[in-house]
Amino acid sequence: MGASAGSAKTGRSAKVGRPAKDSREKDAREAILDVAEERFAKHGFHGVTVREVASAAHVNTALIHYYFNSKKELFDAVFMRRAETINRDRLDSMDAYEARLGDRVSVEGAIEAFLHPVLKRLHEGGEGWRNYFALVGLVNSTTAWGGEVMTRYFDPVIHRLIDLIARALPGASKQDLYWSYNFLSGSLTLSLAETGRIDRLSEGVCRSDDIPALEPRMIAYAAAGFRSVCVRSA
Amino acid sequence: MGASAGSAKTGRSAKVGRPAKDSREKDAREAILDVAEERFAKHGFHGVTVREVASAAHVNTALIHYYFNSKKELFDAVFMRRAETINRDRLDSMDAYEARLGDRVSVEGAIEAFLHPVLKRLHEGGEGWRNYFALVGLVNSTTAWGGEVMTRYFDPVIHRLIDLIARALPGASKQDLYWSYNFLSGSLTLSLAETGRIDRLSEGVCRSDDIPALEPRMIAYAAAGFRSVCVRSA
DNA sequence: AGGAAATTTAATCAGCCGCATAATTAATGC
DNA sequence: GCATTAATTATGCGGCTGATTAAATTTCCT
Repeated sequence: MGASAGSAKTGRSAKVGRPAKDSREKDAREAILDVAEERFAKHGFHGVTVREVASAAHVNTALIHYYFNSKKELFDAVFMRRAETINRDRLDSMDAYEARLGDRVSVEGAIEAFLHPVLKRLHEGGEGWRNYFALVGLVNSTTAWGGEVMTRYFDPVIHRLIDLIARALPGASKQDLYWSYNFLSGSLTLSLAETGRIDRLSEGVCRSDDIPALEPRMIAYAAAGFRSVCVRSA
Repeated sequence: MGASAGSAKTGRSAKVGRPAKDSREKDAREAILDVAEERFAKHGFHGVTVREVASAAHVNTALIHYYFNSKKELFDAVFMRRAETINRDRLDSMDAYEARLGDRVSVEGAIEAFLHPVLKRLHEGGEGWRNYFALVGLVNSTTAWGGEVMTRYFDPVIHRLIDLIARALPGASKQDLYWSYNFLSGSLTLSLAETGRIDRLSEGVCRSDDIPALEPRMIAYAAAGFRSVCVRSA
């Protein structure tokens, strides 16, 4: 018994086995990650099946387990793939800003240095980055394990921002700074998710994918917010 | 054949059948909604099984379908149960504020009237309300169908807020107002989710369930943000 | 009292889930 | 050139999922 399929001794069978090197357009692994990224972002971890991912990526389900061992590890791989890139972007951006301004850093400048790398990728990075950020937004507001994952990956970048702002707002209390960051984080998260909510709410006056409209407003809004919260206690 | 279980002709069996109207502590239906609310908020729609809900509510799975027809309709019932209460709370709050201030409304006052009913329930409403708001936060940043659901239920309240703020900031453009609201919405959503993120990030300096610390800061932050975004164009 | 309606359970179904194993084919190293 | 390794598919297993059905028990209405 077993799986001895009475298959192709007759020359050309279905495309089983390792593919010819030049016959492949991309990497199957990358295709899996791309599809998984899109689906996880749209429906969450539990809303996606590995069969669905496999089918959309035109591979067999077993290949997913071959590369990633389990569904959970596939998810982690998706989350990690772009995390380092964007983290380095942001740290570099803030380093450059500080090097340029010395201790004449401003709240606006710090927030812009923090936000711009993300918004730039969101605007110009193509569908992959858009899906990735939607996923980050989803994870960030997921009670169960969302908080931990975000902490592990993004805390260093955030502390860098808070240090910068603290220098621009001497005397600000830690509590005020962290609460303010939390509000900024929520605004950013919702914008990254691009749920189309603002489109409907505004009946077309605003479009959630209009990054050039979003960016200056978010910077102005957050900077004013930080100042208002952090200054009255100083 | 069928299910002819050789059961209790011996007098007192398990508590099967229609319960005495006054003998019930609560309603089985309510128990189901409470459990479902908690689970959906924590794990999302797809992360919960009806068996799990039934078991935690100490009822049979079929009872859930008896009351709610399907898992999806159970979810909708959970979402609807408190929506009307909180909507009326907020509309009343804003009406009262406007009646009191006439056209001397302020941005801070409008935002406080909008936020306070929610934060009060979050603070004093018990576990049920806490779970409910976490669910709202989750739905709000869920790309797939989150936006639509939110639109249907919460748009009237939001338009009421925007009208109030527009009166406090004459000359503000619709676009600026809607973008600003979006930022406020993100801040609120993340705070409602109470993921514990800020607790870890601040290493205990802030606690996500510390509503008395959150409320004045969120009002100050949002009001300053609105003003900053909406004024420079006027 | 006695039938109608409401509430609850046990049992079951068809289908999908994540995952594992073995087979198959191409590339690579000695 | 032959053995090893890498990449891929076919097949299938055990378990769980949402939903259904028929029956059992209880209360309500007249």
